[in-house]
Amino acid sequence: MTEEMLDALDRAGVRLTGPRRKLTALIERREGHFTAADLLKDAGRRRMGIGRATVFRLLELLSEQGLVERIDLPDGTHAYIPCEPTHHHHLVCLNCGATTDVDDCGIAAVTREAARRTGFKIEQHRLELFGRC
Amino acid sequence: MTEEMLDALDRAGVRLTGPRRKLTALIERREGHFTAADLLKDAGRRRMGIGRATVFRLLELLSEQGLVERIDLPDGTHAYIPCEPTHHHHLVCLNCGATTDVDDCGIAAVTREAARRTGFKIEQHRLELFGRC
DNA sequence: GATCTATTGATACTGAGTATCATATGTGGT
DNA sequence: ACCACATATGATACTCAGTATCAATAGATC
Repeated sequence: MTEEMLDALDRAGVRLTGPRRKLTALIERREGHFTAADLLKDAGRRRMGIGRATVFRLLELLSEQGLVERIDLPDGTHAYIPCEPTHHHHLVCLNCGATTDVDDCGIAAVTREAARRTGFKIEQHRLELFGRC
Repeated sequence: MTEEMLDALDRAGVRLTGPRRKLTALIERREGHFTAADLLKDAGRRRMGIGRATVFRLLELLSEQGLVERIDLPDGTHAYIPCEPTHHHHLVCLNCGATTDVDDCGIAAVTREAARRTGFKIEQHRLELFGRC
């Protein structure tokens, strides 16, 4: 029960409400990536009486704070990964769903090279790695 | 009117039907990325009488053939980019939607490094670059 | 041209995500 | 400890992307 997320929300100046406490606890108990539907099911199973909208609102909030990152799985579905709010990338296991953070690893050089070749000014990038752990 | 896509579909051994001819022509006339809804609207505006399902089916088919690639924009919506069926990455302009292909640029080294650090066997990766042209 | 299978469009459905709004609940000031 | 009030909530209803079904249609091959 680390409550890192809750602390971060507190620092962000939002209210620490009941639903937010319960949901962040559920997220921290999870392993690997999860979808909004997974979380909603978790909450439903425990009769938490948490509304659909609240789940989406919290995920958006966590995402803004960089506590969770939204990724696009190879099958096109959206999932979330709890993570540190520093820039990094994710390695997702296609078998078990486990995720690992990977920091820069030399991508800065890649984007610089791409910018040079194309003349674009690159502002964001997204790198997702998929494999087997 | 190059019909590259149509030729490729022919080579893939599927039927060259009316709807497929019309839709591939519409796609080739497009610039930058587009969504399924965009294409559907294009077809609707021209009274082509093409069904919703047909559009999604064609996009899936083109995607399997690597003639089109599905990307996830920063706002979470899915879009498609017509492209060559070789492995590469996309640079998307956040202003005008223009896209450019970028080949390897050294990502192989990045994935190799990530694999070494984590012990994962990396099978796929997705890199999307966003900026201004 | 006949035949046979792949493809189509209409329809209806599912599931993700969002808008609305009256009600409930944290929080900061007293 | 209480109050006041903005913030957050859940119910409901909605929109929009994508999919399943299936009878009708139309390519390809002979």
